[in-house]
Amino acid sequence: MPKAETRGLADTLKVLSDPNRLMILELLMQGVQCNCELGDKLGLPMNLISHHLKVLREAGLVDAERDPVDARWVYYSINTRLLARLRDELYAFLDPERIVPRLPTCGPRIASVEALRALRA
Amino acid sequence: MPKAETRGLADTLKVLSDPNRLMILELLMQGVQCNCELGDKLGLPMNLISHHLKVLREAGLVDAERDPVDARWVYYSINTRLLARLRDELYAFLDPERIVPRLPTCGPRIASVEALRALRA
DNA sequence: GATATACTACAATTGTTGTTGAACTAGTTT
DNA sequence: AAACTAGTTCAACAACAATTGTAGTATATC
Repeated sequence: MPKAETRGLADTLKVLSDPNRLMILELLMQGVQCNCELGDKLGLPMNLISHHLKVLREAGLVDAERDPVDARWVYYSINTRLLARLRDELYAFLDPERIVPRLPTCGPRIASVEALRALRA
Repeated sequence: MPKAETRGLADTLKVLSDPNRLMILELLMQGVQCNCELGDKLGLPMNLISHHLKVLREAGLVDAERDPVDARWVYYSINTRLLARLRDELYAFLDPERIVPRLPTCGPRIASVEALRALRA
């Protein structure tokens, strides 16, 4: 896992690490789409919702689209591709099978371990 | 998805939303275990590693164990169960299949949608 | 007992972030 | 044109978090 990838993943996780934003995502998944109704359901002012939506949009997790009939309304939706990619990435990263039992390169028993290795070689 | 659950998940994600902590987790998965070597590999001072390890420990993601031979050394390891649980939780939450196409309860077309519903009923 | 080692804890600094309130756009209705 | 509606942006603030440096703890070695 390269260091650059780690940065990107951490940035995305930071976006998700807010309860209000998680709830917004949850509501968007359930089909709710406009700022006002998100605010109603969460009991939060519209400007705060707008702020969090902007963060989600800048992370690419959420898309915005204006209503063609009444352009005052904006409908938000989830970027399915990015969501799926993030899901896969996290699923791979958090895989418990990946864990290596123990790889001692440090500590008091190193000397004897090294001696064993030398013997075997 | 209840609001309390959202809080807990957000807290855990906040712990993960730091590149250094992600790298520490990655190294722990690869079998590295002591503070000093983590610091070496990441080019970070020991007290900073210690700080991040504490955050990871308080979140339950990482366990600590003293060396029985030389108790100055502490070996850190990943809490496999919690990791697996988090993985499952995220995998379920981020499922793109869950997304409902559109559920208009807001916007200019509501009136006509409601009329259609009334007609069908 | 004095020194060294591995690590932890505290204090201070800096930067970031969630929230709030007010002002501002852009579009619609009357 | 005036009033209204949906939403955004700006400024300010308090709370938090990452990093750094220093001091402290516990254990081991000489």
